Amino acid sequence: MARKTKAEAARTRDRIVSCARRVFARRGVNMASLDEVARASGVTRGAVYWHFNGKSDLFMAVRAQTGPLVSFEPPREKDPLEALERGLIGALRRLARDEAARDTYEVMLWRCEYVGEFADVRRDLMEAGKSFLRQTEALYRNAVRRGMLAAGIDPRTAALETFCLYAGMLKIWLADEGGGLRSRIEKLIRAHVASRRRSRVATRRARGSMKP
Amino acid sequence: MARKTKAEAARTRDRIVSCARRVFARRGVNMASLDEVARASGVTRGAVYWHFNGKSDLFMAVRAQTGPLVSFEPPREKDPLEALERGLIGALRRLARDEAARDTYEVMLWRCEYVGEFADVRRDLMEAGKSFLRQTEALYRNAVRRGMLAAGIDPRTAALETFCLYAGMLKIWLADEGGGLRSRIEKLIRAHVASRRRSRVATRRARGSMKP
DNA sequence: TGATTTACATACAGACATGTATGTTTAGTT
DNA sequence: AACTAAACATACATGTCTGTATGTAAATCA
Repeated sequence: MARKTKAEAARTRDRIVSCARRVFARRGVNMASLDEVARASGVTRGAVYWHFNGKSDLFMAVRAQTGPLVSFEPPREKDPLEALERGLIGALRRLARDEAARDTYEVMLWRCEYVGEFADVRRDLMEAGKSFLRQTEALYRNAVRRGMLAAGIDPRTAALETFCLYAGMLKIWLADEGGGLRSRIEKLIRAHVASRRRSRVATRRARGSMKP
Repeated sequence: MARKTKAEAARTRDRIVSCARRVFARRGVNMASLDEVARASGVTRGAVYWHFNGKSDLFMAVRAQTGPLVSFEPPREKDPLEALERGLIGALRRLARDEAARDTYEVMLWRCEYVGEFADVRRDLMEAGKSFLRQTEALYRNAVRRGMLAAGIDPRTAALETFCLYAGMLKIWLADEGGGLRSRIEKLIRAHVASRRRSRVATRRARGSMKP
């Protein structure tokens, strides 16, 4: 077929990735054939194999096109707990608003059996998780330094709890299409973070004992 | 082939289910062929098709053979928060001990794209989740009645949080083979439940104000 | 004690999916 | 302007999986 301009070829590649995401989300990564992806993109398998080495390569491209969901503000935040809350809620809002992100996470959390070539992808996912974990822990430690974390909370354990909560939350949010849970999850996040915050009275008491 | 006795046939069926679980867990539900399952069970596909209608039917059997992970003690528990903690920790301990249960949940949480015939299975899973949610909420409400829940906690939201936490916890526990997180998750559960419990001093203060 | 199922094994046909090889224009390059 | 290689489409060979049809020997039954 006629050779396309570089820019057009790049657009073709992008289109394939976008369509692959939709196809993967609706039919499952393994069930989806590259022919389906190609048809959805308005090309043939030839184009797909030209741009990608195979299904797993295409899958990586899908992941790469959608950046990470959460992004916490710089660690030197004045109110790290609010930063945490904003990060988590931001992720949820993005899921609700951005269909592409929704499809990507649908694929990763519900439509992929991490097997064979995809086994490493799971390890990648867990690495991303560890990164989330480190950032969260940093936020909690920051909160400790500022005397904002409630008494008796170990930041390391708290971070792990937030991590698990986040992971489960995403899965449930995605699966609960029309089940009435989605609307409650944002409230849940606020409650979660609030429970970690040292209460006003406790703060006042602590200040009082620090500067008598 | 020679006809088997009824008891033997039942054992064959059981063996197929058990082997299917292992094969599904290692190769993924979609990637695994019924021939692999049959070979692993020491039979041919004929036997598999005799006992089951197909892969999805077999998958249901796998789920059914492994009962639910958590089982909370009767709702009239003296200390409902401890019941919650014991239930959650019990689930984790079972995962660690019982390889079959581990494989089953590995399959359901990581090795299955809930698509086509399996789309209903996801709905089933979410139904089971709602049941978990109801039970947890009942426990928290019980705790409220007994004055054991910390102040300012909404039992409904708290239950949803525990549910999400549990869901994420299982996924992460399973994926973190050798990553060092598993050993910390039990502590996490204790911290989670403890943070919901009204502190001793608060309890004493509340008692004091109740019976002056 | 036949007759009838049962509990499988074997055989077969059809449907796809994958990977690669090859063809065909045209955008870049020199 | 000629040449090269990009950006695909088309064609093909191969393997694998599924579902079903058929065979068969023993367990169960009347």
